[in-house]
Amino acid sequence: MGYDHSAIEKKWQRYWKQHETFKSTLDNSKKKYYALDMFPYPSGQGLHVGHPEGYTATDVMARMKRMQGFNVLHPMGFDAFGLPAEQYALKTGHNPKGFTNKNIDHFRDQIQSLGFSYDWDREVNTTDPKYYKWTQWIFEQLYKKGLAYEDEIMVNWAPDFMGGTVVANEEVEDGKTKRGGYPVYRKPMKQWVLKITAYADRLIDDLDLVDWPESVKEMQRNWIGRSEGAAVDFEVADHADQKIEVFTTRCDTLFGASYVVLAPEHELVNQITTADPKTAVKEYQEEASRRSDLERTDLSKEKTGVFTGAYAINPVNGDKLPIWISDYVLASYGTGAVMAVPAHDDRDYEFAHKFNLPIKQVIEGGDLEKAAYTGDGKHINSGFLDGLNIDDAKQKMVDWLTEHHAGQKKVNYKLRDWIFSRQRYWGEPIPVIHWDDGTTSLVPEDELPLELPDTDNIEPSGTGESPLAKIKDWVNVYDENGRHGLRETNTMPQWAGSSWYWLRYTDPHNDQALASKEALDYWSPVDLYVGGAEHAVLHLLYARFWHKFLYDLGVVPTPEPFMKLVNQGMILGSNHEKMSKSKGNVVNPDEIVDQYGADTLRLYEMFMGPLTESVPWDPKGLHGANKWVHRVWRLIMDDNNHLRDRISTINDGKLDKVYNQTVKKVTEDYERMHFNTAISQLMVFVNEAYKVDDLPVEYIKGFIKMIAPIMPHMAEELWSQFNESDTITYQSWPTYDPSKIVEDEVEMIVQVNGKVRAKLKLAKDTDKDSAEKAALADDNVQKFVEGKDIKKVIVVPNKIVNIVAK
RNA sequence: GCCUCUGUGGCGGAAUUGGCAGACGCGCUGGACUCAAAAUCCAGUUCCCGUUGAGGGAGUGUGGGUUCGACCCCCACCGGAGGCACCA
Repeated sequence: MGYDHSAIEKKWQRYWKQHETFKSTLDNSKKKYYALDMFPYPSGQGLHVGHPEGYTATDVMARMKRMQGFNVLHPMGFDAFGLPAEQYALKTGHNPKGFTNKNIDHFRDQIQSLGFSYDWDREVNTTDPKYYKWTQWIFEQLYKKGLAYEDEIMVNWAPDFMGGTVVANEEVEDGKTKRGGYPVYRKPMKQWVLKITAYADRLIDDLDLVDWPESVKEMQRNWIGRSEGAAVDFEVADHADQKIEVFTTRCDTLFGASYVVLAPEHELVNQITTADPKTAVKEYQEEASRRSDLERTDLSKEKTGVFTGAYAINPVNGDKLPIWISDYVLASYGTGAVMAVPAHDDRDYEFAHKFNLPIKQVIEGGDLEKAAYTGDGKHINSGFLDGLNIDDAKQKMVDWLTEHHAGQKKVNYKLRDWIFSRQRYWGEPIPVIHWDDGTTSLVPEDELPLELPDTDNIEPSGTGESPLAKIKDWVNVYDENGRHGLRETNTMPQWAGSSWYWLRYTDPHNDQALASKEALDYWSPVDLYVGGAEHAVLHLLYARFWHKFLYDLGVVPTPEPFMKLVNQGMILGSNHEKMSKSKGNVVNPDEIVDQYGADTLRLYEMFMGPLTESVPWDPKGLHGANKWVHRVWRLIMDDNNHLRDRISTINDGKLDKVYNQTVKKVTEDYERMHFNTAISQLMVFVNEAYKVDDLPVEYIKGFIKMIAPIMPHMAEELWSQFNESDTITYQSWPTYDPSKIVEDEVEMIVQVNGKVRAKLKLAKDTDKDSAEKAALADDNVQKFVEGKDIKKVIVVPNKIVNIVAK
């Protein structure tokens, strides 16, 4: 008889459910710990072996923290609005709701088969009207504060995607949609937009408050793209009423400006273009508007442009600079106009070369025959800036501009406002009504949620409107005075529901508020958030934005939602490639649970490598993990599945050291989330335990507690062998006796010229002189110092003696 | 092109503060058990020289540097992963 994983795992999963073992309740007398996973999108494919990696990591933390006396919040839910369901529904002609719920049930079953300690009473589902009521409520608060507005803006229009839809900047990659890879064009359209730019500075600055991977912080900083520079005003010759404002980070090079470039869409272009180039300008503008983002941002492409015939006046020296238009200047960044300094900017240099525009050097250095010089140096040909370096010259130029009312210091961001409307069915309706009299109002709060109407016809409208536009009795509304209006038919993007879900977990059934103040105050912030690196910008930026907004409203008590963020690595296929159906290297967790059990899968995923690294799947390694699971069982249980006789209160001291070391290392390693090394220490303990005759019951119980976070089912079963009636979940975490770890004798290495020549057993804390003497007395050491001068001896007590001899 | 991370045995990986490189696992080799196999238990396993042993030499992507001492710190280069990409 051995260990029967399927019977025992089912037994304890049933026990946990019946006893509500993982139910968490607010208790102000206890310290809380909030361990959160990025909730999944419940796809029809079901769970993938990548999911349990992060889930196991948070589960280990949650289980250890419970045993350490924390009140733990560890929830799970589903992010179930979104495109795949809509596409599948279109294909099959059904409403997405039904199979979304079926997928959720399947996902929940799979997740539960892995034995995670979630409090399932707190499950959330973004498509549940009781949930999205509060998503809509947050939107209404944003609207009231002027942070949600409608605007005719240049959007990313993907005509071939889902019958034509708009996607956010963040969903575009290389001029194509991230999903599906459909071409994206710039097109002006009326859209709902959230003013995330109002939070740009705080979104950058508050990154200093959180313990996140530096790479994610860096990505967010780059995405927000704060750049500090100056706005400079150029007057337009022969247009006394017009001026061009440019943004530059290099105002120190103003004396080197040799032309000005406007984006083709710049509003001044039509007004200042002279008669002669009018046709050419018009043609260029049209061409540019037809080009997709992909074509426009292709770096290898040669620069193009047209001279407008007009001139700008350089405010610092009165030079007349030709005004060009070119699509290398982006309308959407800064003011859509730049001053070109070809001598010290690569792009301007390339453009100037192509169109034979003057290149005026104003900083010493480089070789302008070959390339622009962008390094630091002494300014020349720059009037009052001559002799200064870049930093000082910038400062002086800003002062000069300010004094002469020709410009001032300015900060710009790459971040744009968040395009919040989607022309799709399967999303939260935006709770807005457009009245025939031209006014717009919110759906009153007491009428929320504004439910998504059921329909079988979710075909795209083809006009760029959402399928909801076709549901007439939903769209048409009348107020109490008989005034007619139309509902907003666009829906929210998938990011909406995931931008606040961690708050709902704290109080998921509240119908008076998104969560009670008491619950939010107690559980906030999330202590540990684990998920994939693919959400480094999108989800995490939007989530932080909404959280900060709710913080400003006084709803949440902390400026940041997630104190510690960890990105788990990817689990690759056995061939070291990303798992994918087409490569045939996908591993299905169900089969592994069947064959080996959940404990084995959890153990293997935690042991295969550092959590944050991508590691290939190895069936042999999985098998090895299973071997160890059984080895642990056999250490403690005999062939008849009874506790072994050698487990007793007798302690001959042989395991004292390794046990106490194990408690120390495992506790520290779990805390740092270095699960692979914690497990290796547990293996060391088992190896030692196999070698001794007596297994002290205290050590065995401590050991079972330490494996419980990783292998909870087996740990419960072993724990129950000690006539303990209770679950192991809330047993106290083992402690160690530091005096059992220190040794009275230490091994010191003796090196001669940096090479190990001997190892000495010496009493702990042997003084330097004695250690040196003992080292020099060693035969092998003598061989290497013989006939040489001993120049120097370095002694690091308890560690090393290094003899330098020539 | 720029930013971030990364490079250690046949493989996954360890080395907490600059102090024994290769813990632990996989694989492999040998032994015990067995009629035999599987499973299990024990031992060995970086490479090279040394029959064994004692011992010696080389070695953490490459080349240099700092140091008594470098996987670890510094400089340059090469390879891999991810992100950004005309943002003035």
